[in-house]
Amino acid sequence: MKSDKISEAVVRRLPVYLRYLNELHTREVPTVSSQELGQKLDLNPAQIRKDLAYFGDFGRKGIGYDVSYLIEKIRHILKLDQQINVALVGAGNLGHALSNYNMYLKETMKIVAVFDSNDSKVGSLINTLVVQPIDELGITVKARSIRIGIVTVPNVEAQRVADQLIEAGVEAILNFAPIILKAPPHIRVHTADFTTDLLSLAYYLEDGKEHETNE
Amino acid sequence: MKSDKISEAVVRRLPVYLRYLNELHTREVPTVSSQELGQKLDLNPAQIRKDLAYFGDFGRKGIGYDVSYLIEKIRHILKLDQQINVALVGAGNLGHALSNYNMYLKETMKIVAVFDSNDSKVGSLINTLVVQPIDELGITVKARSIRIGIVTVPNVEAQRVADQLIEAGVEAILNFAPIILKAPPHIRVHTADFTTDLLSLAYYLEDGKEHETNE
DNA sequence: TAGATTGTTAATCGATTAACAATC
DNA sequence: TAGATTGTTAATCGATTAACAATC
Repeated sequence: MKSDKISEAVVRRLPVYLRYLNELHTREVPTVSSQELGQKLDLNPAQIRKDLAYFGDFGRKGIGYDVSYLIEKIRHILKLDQQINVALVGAGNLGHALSNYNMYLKETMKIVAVFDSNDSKVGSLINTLVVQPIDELGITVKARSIRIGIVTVPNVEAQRVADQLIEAGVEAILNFAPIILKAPPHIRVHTADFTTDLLSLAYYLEDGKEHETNE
Repeated sequence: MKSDKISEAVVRRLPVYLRYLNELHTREVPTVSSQELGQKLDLNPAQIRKDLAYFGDFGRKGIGYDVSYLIEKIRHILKLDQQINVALVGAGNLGHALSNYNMYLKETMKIVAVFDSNDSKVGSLINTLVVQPIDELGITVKARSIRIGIVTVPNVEAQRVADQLIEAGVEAILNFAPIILKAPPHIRVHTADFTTDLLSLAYYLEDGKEHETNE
């Protein structure tokens, strides 16, 4: 099987595969089966095989998947075989934390500019990058071919910043503000909303056993 | 409709509803329809009605939902009508960023202790909290009835920290390390993995139009 | 009353899993 | 060859959406 439109669920699993494959590669494991992957990643082996088969025949019957080859393939599918420049807007603690993940992403996806609307932050250093004022966003995005914007500003500024990023020409946005951003359909927006993760966790806490569901 | 086992997808939407309802409440809007909610939150109105109906009859036909009443109900469902104490393990930039979200959560879910394995961080202040050494984790979790642990330590430490949290008695973990944590089934683990969000975003970038899916 | 909107059932859609022939 | 494991089809499962009677 190839082509068809690939579902979002499938695409979101690819980085998970890639991550573990990189680990196997470091450990110099040459080959891995869908069963092994599934066990390690808490996924059904059939699902893994199906996911990968959307993009090509990457495995060998009776053997499994060649780790290096599959890494190469997934990196290609995710377009991580080219450098992708990223802008970070919001130089607070969260922005700081994210900029440290550059290493992890092995330089193919790279934060190349940081912006903040707060004058007191402008000019300071985040890793090796000088924080720029937000009105330089448009020029910089174009000059540096920035394709993805990460939004780590307070809620009230998030939509405005997103609009500016889109106006400047980014193709995708990773939004950390816990609000629903409005964007035109050709712009891909992912929301990394840990308040949702945290609050929904509370639902699963044990309590005086029965809690009323209605009255 | 009530009871049945509620799916994870439903539970994860509740905080999203709650967030917008709080906004409406601040704006003193008395009432809201599923249609209006759906439009604002990019969800199907029928889905919203169905989600809420799992827990009780919260709406009024012809009118919609009373904002204050629905807030109260959702807070109850999510157990946010009681204080839930949280421990943060990892006092880096990400931990710092998260501790600032206390305000947002309106104090019902509260980080009451911060731990770090790095001696140079122990004793320093994060907001109003003194960073404690990790070997005080067990005692503190019990003493302060901490029920949720947030893990913001490097990958290599994450599983060990999670084990310590579980051993200490937390019921749920929010994991920020991009690895799959192993935990017993009665422990709820949510992974807030923004590397997955970010890398999967790359898939949706435009490029020289057709990119090969196989060769 | 007429208009609006819920709660709920039925229909649809999509994603996951099982099963197995093909084949390394 | 025998054992392992893929790629893929068919079966299952679950979640979303449409439709509408009930009713405010």
